[in-house]
Amino acid sequence: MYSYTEENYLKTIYKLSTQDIDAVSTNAIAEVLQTKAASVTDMLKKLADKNLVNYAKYKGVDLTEKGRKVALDTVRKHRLWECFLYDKLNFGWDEVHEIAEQLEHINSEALTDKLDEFLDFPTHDPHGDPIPTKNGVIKKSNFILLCDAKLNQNLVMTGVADHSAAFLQHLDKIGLVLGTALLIIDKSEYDGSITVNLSDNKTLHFSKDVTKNVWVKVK
Amino acid sequence: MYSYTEENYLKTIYKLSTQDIDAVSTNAIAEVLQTKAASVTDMLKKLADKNLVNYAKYKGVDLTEKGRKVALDTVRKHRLWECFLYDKLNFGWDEVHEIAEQLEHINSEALTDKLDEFLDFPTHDPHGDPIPTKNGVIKKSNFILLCDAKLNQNLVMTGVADHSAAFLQHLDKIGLVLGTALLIIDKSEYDGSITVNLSDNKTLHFSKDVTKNVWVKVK
DNA sequence: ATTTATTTTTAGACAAGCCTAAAAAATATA
DNA sequence: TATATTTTTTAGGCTTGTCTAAAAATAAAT
Repeated sequence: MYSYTEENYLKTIYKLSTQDIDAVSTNAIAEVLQTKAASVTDMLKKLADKNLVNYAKYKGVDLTEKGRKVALDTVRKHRLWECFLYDKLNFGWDEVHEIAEQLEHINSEALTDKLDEFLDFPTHDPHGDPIPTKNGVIKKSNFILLCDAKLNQNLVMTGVADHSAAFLQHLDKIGLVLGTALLIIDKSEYDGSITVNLSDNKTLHFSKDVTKNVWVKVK
Repeated sequence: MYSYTEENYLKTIYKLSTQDIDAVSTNAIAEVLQTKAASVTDMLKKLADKNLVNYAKYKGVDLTEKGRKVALDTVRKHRLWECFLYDKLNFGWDEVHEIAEQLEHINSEALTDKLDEFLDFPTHDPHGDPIPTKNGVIKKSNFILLCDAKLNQNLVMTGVADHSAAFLQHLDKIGLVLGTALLIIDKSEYDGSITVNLSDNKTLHFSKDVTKNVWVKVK
């Protein structure tokens, strides 16, 4: 139905639109897709012709309802494949993203449905991100960033804001994974670092670079 | 490494080269890939430049060792994905080919290896076709076509020569699937049809259209 | 052996998606 | 408000893979 490239543009516009409040800029898309602004402009015109985005010159873009459906379906497939790779094939959470970037473009509704069933209808991917439903509904999570959590709160690690392999491997190393229970026992005013106690009473210390990229929920 | 299109050309040349004895013709490739002879000529030149095929104008092509490796790797991935779809996701053997046509182009050696392991290192796909090894070795089967089998031979159904959904659905209907044990009790001189007994002593009758597309082995 | 038919190749063109360089619009700064 | 900077768009061009129409080579048939 839509090309590999079109799906990637739509997915990128969707993701950027959840981060920034205002319309998505040409340069932001170019940055994410590692391409040039001129190429983005070309594609935005084509997507607008197909009624997938609302685009006005110099004003940025946002998705139409039709475009949003395509984007969310791509995100759905991406995250389901990540679950498959992680749960069934035993890939690490730092390895699944890249392969899922390819698998997300496989075009078969029956396949997506059967995969969903095979995985027992997962609600979140291995990074804690919610999986959109078949109808394009995505759960809005009320998680907070670890750096914004208050002292003495009982927390559970629920996700990451940075999906890079380097960051995920660092988390593996310091022992912070999905589901880890945390209690903040100190917050440094100086460098934004945080000290926590784990459930086994071990104490860990996280830099601001870590805490601003980790989602938690209050227990 | 190689494009979707290049892989499809190489796979097609490989398959045709196992059917015809002589070099593969431009038209034959065009026929399979549903494209025009002129397009095939263009691509053959490019593949020859990359040392993937031996190509001489008006003389047809065959694969180089390098091209054969790529083709067999694509076939390997195709058949492993068919196993996954059939064994794990419960697709019918008439449904798996089309989806595997897309999945075979996913480029990740780690994925192929882990999938192979997850499926417990299958040797044949759901149609009875052998799966090439990682090193590009494919088992040569000594199966015969049902139409060539002799009277009173004890046979086992081992594969199909026609992979179309229509044919496979027909086999489902008449109850002829991989592993079915057969004893030929009559061969018609007139129309080439064959009468067999099953292990439960039920008698079935197959037309030549069926028997020339079914592989069997002598028990 | 020559004509006819088929197959294959060349030539030139097109769409998708990308690029660079330059122009135009929007934004920031003085 | 005028100027400078940044962002975005236009213009023109490239590559991949495709096409049609015509030419060339091969194969078949008289």
